[in-house]
Order: sequence, then C-alpha cells, then structure tokens
Amino acid sequence: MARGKIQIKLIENSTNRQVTYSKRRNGLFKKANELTVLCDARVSIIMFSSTGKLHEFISPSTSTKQLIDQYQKTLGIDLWNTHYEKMQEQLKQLKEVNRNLRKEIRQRMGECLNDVSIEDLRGLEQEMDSSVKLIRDRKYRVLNNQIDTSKKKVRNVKEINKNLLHELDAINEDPYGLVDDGGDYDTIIGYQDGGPRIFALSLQPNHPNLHSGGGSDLTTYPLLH
Amino acid sequence: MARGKIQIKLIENSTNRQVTYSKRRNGLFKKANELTVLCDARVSIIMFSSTGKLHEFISPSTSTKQLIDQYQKTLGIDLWNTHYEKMQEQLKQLKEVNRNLRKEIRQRMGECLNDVSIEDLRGLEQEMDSSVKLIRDRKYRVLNNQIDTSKKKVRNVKEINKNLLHELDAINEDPYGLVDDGGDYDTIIGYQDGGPRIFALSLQPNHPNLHSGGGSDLTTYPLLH
DNA sequence: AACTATTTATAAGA
DNA sequence: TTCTTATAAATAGTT
Repeated sequence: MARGKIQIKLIENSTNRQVTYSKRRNGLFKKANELTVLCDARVSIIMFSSTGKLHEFISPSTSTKQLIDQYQKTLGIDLWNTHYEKMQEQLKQLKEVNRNLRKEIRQRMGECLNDVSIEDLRGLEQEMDSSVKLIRDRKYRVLNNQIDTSKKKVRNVKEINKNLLHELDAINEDPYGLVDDGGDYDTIIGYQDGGPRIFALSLQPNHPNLHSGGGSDLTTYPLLH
Repeated sequence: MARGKIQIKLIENSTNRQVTYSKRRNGLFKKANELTVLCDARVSIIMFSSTGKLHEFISPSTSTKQLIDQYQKTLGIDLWNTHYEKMQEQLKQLKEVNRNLRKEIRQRMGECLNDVSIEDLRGLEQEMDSSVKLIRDRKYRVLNNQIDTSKKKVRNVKEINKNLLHELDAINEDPYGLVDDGGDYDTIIGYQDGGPRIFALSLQPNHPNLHSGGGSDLTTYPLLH
C-alpha cells in the first residue's frame, strides 16, 4: 500500500512476515479502538501469530469474558458445553469409584457379603487374618514404646526423689550448718521443669480405650449426592 | 480520513454513527483477513454495535471456539471457572473423600498405620476381629449350603442308580419277558435331564481357592487425576 | 525504529 | 444502502 502494491498472499520471507504482522496488528488495533470511540461499540480481538504468540484487543469499559459471554448468549450457543459434559462424566466416575470403595469397606467389616462368592470369601478371610495380625503387631510395638518411655520417666523421677532424700538427710544431720551442695540443687531445678508432666503421665500411662467409633482415621464419609 | 479530517470521539449524529460503524467494520474485517493471509495468523473479532448488534470475524481454517480455547490455555486462565465453581468444588470433595476411603482400606489391610494412635489401633483390632468372625460365619454358611445341595444331589444319583440296577436285575431274571415298568423308566428319564451336570458338580464340589487378588469386589480402583 | 512514496480507507456528499 | 471522490491514514520497501 505504499512503495508498491502487494498481493494478498503469504509473505514468504519470514522476517518481512514478522515485521508486517507487527505493523498491521498495530494498525488493526488502532482501527478497533477508533471504532470503539467513534461508534460506541465494543470490540474484542484475539489473535495468534504463526509462531503461536497471543495478542488481544479489548474495548475499554468491558472485558474479553464479558464479550464472549454476550457472544454466546446472542448466538444461543454454549461453547462451554463440552467442558461441562466432561466434568459431569468425571463426577459420575468419581461417584462410582466412591460407591465401590464404600462397598469394599463394608465387606471388610463383614457386611453386604450376600453376593460374594465362596472363593472371594475365603480370600477375604485370609486377608483379614493377616491384616489383623499386622495391626496387632503395630499395636504391640506402639505399646512397648510407650512402656519403655514410661519406665525411663519413672527412673528419672526415682532419681530425683533419691536426691531429694539425700538432701533432706543432710539437712537433718546438720540442721544449722550450711549444705553448700549447689550441684545437686541445680540438678533438681533442672528436672523440676518437666517433673509435673512426667508424674502425671506415670499415674495414668494408658487411659482406658473409650473406643467411640473407630477414631478420626476410621470415620465414614458422607455420600455426595 | 477523507474530505476532511475527523476527531476520534463519539459521532453524535446517530445515522452518521451507524454508517461509519458499518463502513469501518468492513474495513476492520478486511484488514483482519489480509493479516490472516499475509502473515499466517489466526484472528477472532467479536464486536457489538451500540444497539447490541453482533458481528464477528474469524480466520478461515479455524473457529471462534478454538481460538477462545487457545486464548484461555495461553493465559492459563479458565473463563468457565466461575460458572462451574460448584462442580469443581464437588469434584475436589469427591477426590478428597476417595483419598480418605483408600486410606481407610489400606489401614484395614494393616498398612499405613504409622500415624494411627494406640486408641485407634485397639479399636481397629477389635473391629477387625469381629469382622473376620462375620466373614468366617458367612463362609461356613455358604459352604454348608453347598454341601447340603451336593448331598441332596448325591442322594438323587444313588436313587437313580438303584432303580437302574433293579431294572437290570429284572431283565436278567426274565431276559425274554417284557418288563413293562414304564413308571420307573419315566423317573429315570426325568432325572437324566439334570444328571450329567449333577455328577460333574459332585466330583468337584469346591475347587481350591486360587485367590488372585481378592476377587472382583475387592479390587482397587485407580485414582482419577 | 524512522522515512516516504504509494496504496488504501473512508468522510462527506449524492 | 451504495457510489463517488477528495483527502486522511496506513503501510511496503528502504534506510
């Protein structure tokens, strides 16, 4: 359109094409903006270069989403539909999986066994037997750990007690003297810090199991409808 | 841009505005088309006049939906999102529930017990013990039913056998006579109908359990991502 | 990115 | 709306 007419066909030279794209894009956006102002119109331009680069124009006072929404409303179409359907399909699948997982749990709890074959019953029984062994093992391991910890704490308390008795003896033997045994005193103070808590623990090392529904990890989750 | 310069501001005269809108719209679309061809670009223009009239341009070889999809993908946004927030929330919840259900199953299988408290371990062990009892009971009930059925079938076969022997004896005792004992013959025919199948069953009433993963109801389901 | 000869777009009028 | 046309604007090729 200047310095010679051009044919409207692909510009072969890649650099020229890039330059022309840039110039004409600016031209297009300028025109779009003028149109917006002159005619009180709303314009959305979305463009991708051959290299996949995105450029967009949108009239001031609106947004691309607004314009796309109005576009769909005007045409009476729903571009989102396929997305929506995919999501619904996914929901359906997840619900089905959910149903099956719940069924499996119920069967592991000895419920809903009517339609389980004798072979599966045998397998399930075996599996449950070995699982309960694993759980029992784990329980004993945790229990032993707790007992060990308690024992250590009891030993500590006994040690503190012994030291206190020593000190009392010393005071009784020399009621008016000065027992300058600061080292022991420091030790006592050091233990006092954690003392009360330790004592409380050894009084009730394992409070009885008030098993109220299996605990946080074994609650059941409500079915989503 | 001809016959006098104009200011880029709203054209007050409604008719003039309408005419200019029409002319410049054509100009814009023409430029967009040229850009498409010259530079191998893809352009989507959606525009609404001040009166709400829709006009659109889309580069040949693509579609508005395609371009909008790519637009969202490029920007990493989802214009649909707000429309389907509820569904996405539901999807998220279902996935979370499924995750928890899987965790519960793993714990019931004696796995992933590290973060289960001693109280919960006790509860789980108790529950597993009573569950395995229920499963065992069910197994024995099914087994007894099968045995009973087999016994009945064996009795039937023995009866048929006895009758056949009777008949043979009769034929041997009176080789040239006519034993018109049709009643018995009918009975045999009646039983023959189910005979072979019954025999096959009583040969292998309970084939060994080739437990291969827990059976159809106890398979695990893949996580949807 | 800037220049400029030319083409193209278009405002106003018909 | 469409055509015409004088003129403004855009831009291809060059620097």
